[in-house]
Amino acid sequence: MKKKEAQLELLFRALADRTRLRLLNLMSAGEVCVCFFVEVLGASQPKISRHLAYLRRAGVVAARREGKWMHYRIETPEDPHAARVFAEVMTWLGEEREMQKDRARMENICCSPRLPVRLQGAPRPAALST
Amino acid sequence: MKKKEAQLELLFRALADRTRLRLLNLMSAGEVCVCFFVEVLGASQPKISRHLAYLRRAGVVAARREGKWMHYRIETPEDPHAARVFAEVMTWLGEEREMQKDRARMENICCSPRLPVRLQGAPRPAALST
DNA sequence: CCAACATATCCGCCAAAGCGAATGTGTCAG
DNA sequence: CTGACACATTCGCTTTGGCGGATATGTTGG
Repeated sequence: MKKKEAQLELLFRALADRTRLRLLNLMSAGEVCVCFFVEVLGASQPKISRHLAYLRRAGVVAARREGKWMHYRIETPEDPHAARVFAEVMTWLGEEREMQKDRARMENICCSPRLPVRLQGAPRPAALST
Repeated sequence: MKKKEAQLELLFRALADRTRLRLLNLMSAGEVCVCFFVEVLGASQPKISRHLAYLRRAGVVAARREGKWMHYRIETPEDPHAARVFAEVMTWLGEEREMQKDRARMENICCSPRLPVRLQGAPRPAALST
């Protein structure tokens, strides 16, 4: 099984993009619906989807369907070394200014009494269902 | 200072290439002269130089000139989080089969009584001056 | 200064990957 | 079955980055 070495590079390539790091950051507290990524990051839906697919291929996120909605969540790599590196990265993200802002923005959007028009009926992130 | 976020991606991009990971691995025991990289990895000299330049731009290696020869060594990132991630990566490399083979090959080349023709007079890695 | 050597950089080519716009797929309401 | 909605994928286009081959730079010995 030679996948280990390829997996190593795959992981780093997955982490070598700001948008993908922001997506991972938003998932740090639990699974999130695609529509919230689009809203919070202010990016186009195809762009978000493409980056999520990239993360899925790299094996760091998993997807779950719930009716029309897709939820994405972080999936810790199986390889112990990959898992440790990944954990360090997530800790790092947790303390980055810009990342904190993103999480705050998601909270503001999800926890407001009324969701934005675009998100009516969307399933809020479970971790923020305060 | 907004460099922190850019530095994060820069680091991962630097790590997202097998040749660069192999170079870092060979430097794990101490500084190494460029000519040994060329010999051990069996790659062209310009290729090695380009990847070393890439690593230098990413701030994970430093160079020192000694006459005609250039020595490269690992430089731990200043940012504490980057440093922790980087340390995990180096540990990871230490246990990869292919990386162990590379290090063994470098030892064989450097510690043999007579250096290969190509490397006559080259300064052996200090860490291997057994 | 010049030739030899070690290394760095440049050039042209090709594959990977990012983007917006358009289109395809899956699910639900009616 | 059909339209509406959420999401995924495809299509050109542009940028980035890897490569080999050629060339430039820096250093030493003569």
